[in-house]
Amino acid sequence: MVRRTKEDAMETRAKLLDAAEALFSENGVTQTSMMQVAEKAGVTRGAIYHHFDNKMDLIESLMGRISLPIDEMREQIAESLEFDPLEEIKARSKEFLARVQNEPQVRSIASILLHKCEYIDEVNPIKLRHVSGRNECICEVEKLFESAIEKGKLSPSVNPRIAVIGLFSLVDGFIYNWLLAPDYFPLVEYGNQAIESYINGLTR
Amino acid sequence: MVRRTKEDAMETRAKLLDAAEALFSENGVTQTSMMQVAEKAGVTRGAIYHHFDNKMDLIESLMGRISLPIDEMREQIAESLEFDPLEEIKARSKEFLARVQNEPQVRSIASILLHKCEYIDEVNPIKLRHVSGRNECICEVEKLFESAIEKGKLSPSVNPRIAVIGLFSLVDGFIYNWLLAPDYFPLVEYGNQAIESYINGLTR
DNA sequence: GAATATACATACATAAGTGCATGATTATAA
DNA sequence: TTATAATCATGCACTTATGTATGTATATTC
Repeated sequence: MVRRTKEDAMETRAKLLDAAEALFSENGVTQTSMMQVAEKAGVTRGAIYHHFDNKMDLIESLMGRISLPIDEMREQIAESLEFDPLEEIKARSKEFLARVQNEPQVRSIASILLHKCEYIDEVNPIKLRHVSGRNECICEVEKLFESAIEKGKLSPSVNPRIAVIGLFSLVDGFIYNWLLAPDYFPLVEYGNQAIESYINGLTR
Repeated sequence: MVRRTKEDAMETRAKLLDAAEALFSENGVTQTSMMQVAEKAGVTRGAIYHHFDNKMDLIESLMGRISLPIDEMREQIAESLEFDPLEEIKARSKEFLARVQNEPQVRSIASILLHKCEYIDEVNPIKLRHVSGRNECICEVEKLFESAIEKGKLSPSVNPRIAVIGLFSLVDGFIYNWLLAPDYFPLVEYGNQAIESYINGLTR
């Protein structure tokens, strides 16, 4: 029960992260104690404080596990610039919705971010990560919109910045409301359709 | 300092609600103790437990103070059915954004709902109120969309339900993202434009 | 004007959570 | 093989929050 193999250690670390992810997304961050996380992972609190500094560090590690969609996008966006940027934007947005709906881990983290943690002061690492990630992502997609305008796919009268923020808000809002009551409407079906409407509305 | 007038009592009650509203929206619900609320209101914890059962009751009273936009809408929607429903929908959505931006109390409560409280289990009164309010509101606006279709303002091919949920998600998403970093973009200006785009996209 | 209820302060009892210090045991390196 | 370091358990000290019980002085009622 002590000084296990290095692989064993990584396994307990993973188990701790799994336990935290499940408990945080179900009961909320502040409503979940380190004790509960340890119990769910089948260890004691000592193990947690060995692997993580504190609860905040645990959360940060949690978020770090999933590949940020931003990082994935970065490369593909470059290619898409000479392809059809507008279709690329739609495809990316829809893919994001699909990931939230289909990948449990992504859904859990989205749930934690949107509903199960309190965004306090500016120095909250969770909030910082969220905001900075969002802003980066916005800048990337803004380029796509600009490219669409250059290619004549979009009227020059549309403000790319407003277009992106609207799109992001639409997607965020869909995920937010869907997570609030997942049985109320189908995320991907409704979301995809709304994205189409929104993009269509930009072009005229 | 004891057994003050009935009006005095209502005043301390109001002060407690003000203090709670400010602290909750700034520091989060769980991060705020009853002690802090009492101190900010200039009384002791005893006063709180005299006026409210517990923290949850305090929050519920807080939410009850603002007039639900749904209730306001209810009447006006009836009239609007024979007017221009689509314009009515836009106007209502924009008014909501404006209220969040301009009325501090509405903004505070929106901030608490969207960012400063954890939505735990199904019996959480806050979540229940939020969800049921949203669903009612969705049904009302759905009627407006149906009316718009009947009047030929909207193609019969659009699904009213999807249209509403999309609109609500867009508005919620805007408020969500704006509250996350209010300096990043102007809520009303960008929001209004995005609403126009979205509704435009529905019509074709 | 006596009786009572109200509005709050004060104090306490309890619980729970955090972080750390220390202990135990074994993998790993020398 | 010995020394070291890693992995985790255990126990403690400290803090903080909650709810309630009780006290007290005044408003209100009759």
